[in-house]
Amino acid sequence: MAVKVKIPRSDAEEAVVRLMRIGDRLWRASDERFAAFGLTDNHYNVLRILNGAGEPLSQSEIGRRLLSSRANVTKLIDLLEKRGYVKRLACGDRRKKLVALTDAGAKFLADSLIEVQSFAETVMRPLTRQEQRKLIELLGKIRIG
Amino acid sequence: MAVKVKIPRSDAEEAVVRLMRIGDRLWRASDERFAAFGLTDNHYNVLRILNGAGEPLSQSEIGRRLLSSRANVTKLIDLLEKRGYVKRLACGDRRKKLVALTDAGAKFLADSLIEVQSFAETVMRPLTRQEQRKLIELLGKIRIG
DNA sequence: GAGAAATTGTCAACCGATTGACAATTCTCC
DNA sequence: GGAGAATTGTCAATCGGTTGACAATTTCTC
Repeated sequence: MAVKVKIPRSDAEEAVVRLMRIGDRLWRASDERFAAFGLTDNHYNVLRILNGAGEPLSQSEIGRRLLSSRANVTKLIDLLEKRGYVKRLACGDRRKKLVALTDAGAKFLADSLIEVQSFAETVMRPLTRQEQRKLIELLGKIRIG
Repeated sequence: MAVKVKIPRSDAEEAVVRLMRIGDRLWRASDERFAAFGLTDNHYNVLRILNGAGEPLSQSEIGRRLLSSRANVTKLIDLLEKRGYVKRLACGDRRKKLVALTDAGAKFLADSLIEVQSFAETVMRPLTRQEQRKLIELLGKIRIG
């Protein structure tokens, strides 16, 4: 065994490590839940983005909001369209295809809403509401890109 | 466009969404930095785990601490061994292969230490030290599995 | 002790996502 | 207007990781 390297861990590093670990676990847990529907967390997020926007969005725009590549958005939309949750619309700019939420997509979103929220509630139960707000405030100050 | 679904976002959900987004960005940024060495963030984490343990660990044990599958650990160690950062040792239990940090691995760890810490410092700069400690405390209360 | 159950490392197959190339289309600016 | 740059969606290739099966070994249980 080599000589052990002395690594003093600063508060900043400790916080970053914890953020990465918790984020990783949340993604895994979330994906696990959506696997029951044959979907990914990101499929759900696409529906959520479309619903939040309140209007059809181009695939590129979805990719930007999702922090995902255009190529990946193509595949995400392919599946969502096959499920009938979404449809591609032609528009003025013939390069673009606007993606619109369908009634079935909105229904799926509404149906899964309770489960998604109960997951968040469970995760955050160890924190008081005040602590949750403090956490949101602190996370809001962090900028990475 | 379908009727928009009204989605009230609770504090808990807002916190979970932010944790996932920030965690995702941190992993991406971290991987980007290690790509310069032809490594993954997880390769680095293996070295870090071995250094922290202060003794050789079996691949299964590394997998447990890394939250990663045994199959993946095999591949991570394959590369680290080829780089000379790590070596596999026989031990009493002939199923196991103990993985030990080499001098080269310890040197790499020491060399990359400053860069890794400066990354964390940069990310956490918007927070005061007190806020950083508060964040660590709050994150410490969250349990997912 | 012997047979069953569990553990360990590895491999092939697969999965979600990214990169880079491509054609189609639109924008820019002279 | 028209030439070159930029944008958009798609596809093939690749990458990091997981799952499931496997043989070798060890541990448990009777």
